[in-house]
Amino acid sequence: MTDKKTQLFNADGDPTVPRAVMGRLSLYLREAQHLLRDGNETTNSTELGKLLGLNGAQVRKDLAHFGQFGHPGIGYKCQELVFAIKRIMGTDSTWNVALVGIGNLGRALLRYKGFNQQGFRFVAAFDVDPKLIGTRIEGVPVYSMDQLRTVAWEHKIRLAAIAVPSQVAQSIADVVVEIGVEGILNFAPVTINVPDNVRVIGVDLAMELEQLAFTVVNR
Amino acid sequence: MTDKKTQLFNADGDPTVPRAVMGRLSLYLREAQHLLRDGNETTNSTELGKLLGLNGAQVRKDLAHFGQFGHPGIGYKCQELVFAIKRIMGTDSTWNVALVGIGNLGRALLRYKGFNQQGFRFVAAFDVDPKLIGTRIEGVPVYSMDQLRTVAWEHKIRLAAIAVPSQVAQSIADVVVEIGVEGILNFAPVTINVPDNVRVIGVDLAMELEQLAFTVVNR
DNA sequence: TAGATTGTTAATCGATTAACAATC
DNA sequence: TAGATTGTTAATCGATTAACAATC
Repeated sequence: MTDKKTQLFNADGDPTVPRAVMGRLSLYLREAQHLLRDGNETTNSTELGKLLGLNGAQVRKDLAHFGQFGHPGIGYKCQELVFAIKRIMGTDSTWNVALVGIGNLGRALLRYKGFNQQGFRFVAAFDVDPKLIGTRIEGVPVYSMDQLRTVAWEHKIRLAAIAVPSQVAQSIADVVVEIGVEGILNFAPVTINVPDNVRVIGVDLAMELEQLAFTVVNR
Repeated sequence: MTDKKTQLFNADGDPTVPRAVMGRLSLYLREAQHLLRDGNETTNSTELGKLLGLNGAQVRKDLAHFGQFGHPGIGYKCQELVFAIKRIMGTDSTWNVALVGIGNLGRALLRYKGFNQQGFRFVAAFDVDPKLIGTRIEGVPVYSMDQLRTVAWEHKIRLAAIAVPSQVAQSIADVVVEIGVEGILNFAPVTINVPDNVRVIGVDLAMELEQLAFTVVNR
């Protein structure tokens, strides 16, 4: 194969998925699941594009990154699309997730049903409050921070959500990284630093409202 | 001024802020606030870039979109940066926000302190549950959906967060739009359709975990 | 002045879109 | 077959980066 200019490769020599495409893949999955639930057997790039406010060509190009998905003349079969995207994203099997920090937000996360439906399960929660340790919240056992390593190992935990106060977010992240967690969903409104081999996604709710205000004043 | 190729304009003929820049502006604000709190008077593009994993040139170019911010030879004064970005984003004064849907997530949002610190205030909550209507949660009065129009008008509410079940998210959004809300923060894991003059930002927590899993398997 | 850092230009890079042959 | 839609190429568009004169 000729080394196309637009094709990037990672350290292993595998083609990398462009950042922009990664973000949209979740959207395609969500729409395909909805279409399927509504009884649609097939969809197509134009329809998916309309639903998500994207260009049809972009939808096709995005999906074509991962091989031959579609059926020329027909479109995409919703069921196939769902399976394929889940496989690509690694959510075709369940991920066990740890929660660190059981405040308002932490509790809401434990109660939220949406995670299970997409293949994530909170199997352990951690906090410093002695009154919580040893109890269960929404069926999820609460442990002390000391128990992180053992519990994470037992449950093969690779992902952690941290919903702790900003001041301690970095030190909690350090601990979580140290015990071998590979990905962190950070709800504290601070940038946390981790080694290159660990991924972080930050969810800053105030920042989302800020962005919304900005788009409104910029209209 | 010559019509530069990279300069875009909106319907009013004002220069538009590139999407990518908008997203980063919130990050610059957050870092500048932290630096200020830590006692730093000034910072510079290289430092901000390092903190956020960005190129210094990008930081300078982003900020330069909004006029002369910096001091050649010195850098950026944190206090000035904070004020200026808040003014640009429209968060130099407080926004009153409505919450629709008081489930787990809704309650967590009402209790979350981070919003107030960035200039947002939940002044009214709405739900269909008769047991909640007329009560207060975290000091925020709970109204029935019928009262949306009146209350929104009284409090000059322009933004709403909707944390309702997916099945009703679109119809709730329709109501919220109908009474004149200009921006919606949608926590339901569905795409909602609104007229062009209304902005929507979606926060799908399961999708964030999905993205995290994806980056981990793609490492 | 010498050193530091901005704002801005030009070059590079990556992402989106239009167009269309290939396919069903 | 005629119609529909994919996957892919080439063209366009926008975003990032390097380099440096201007500024303090």
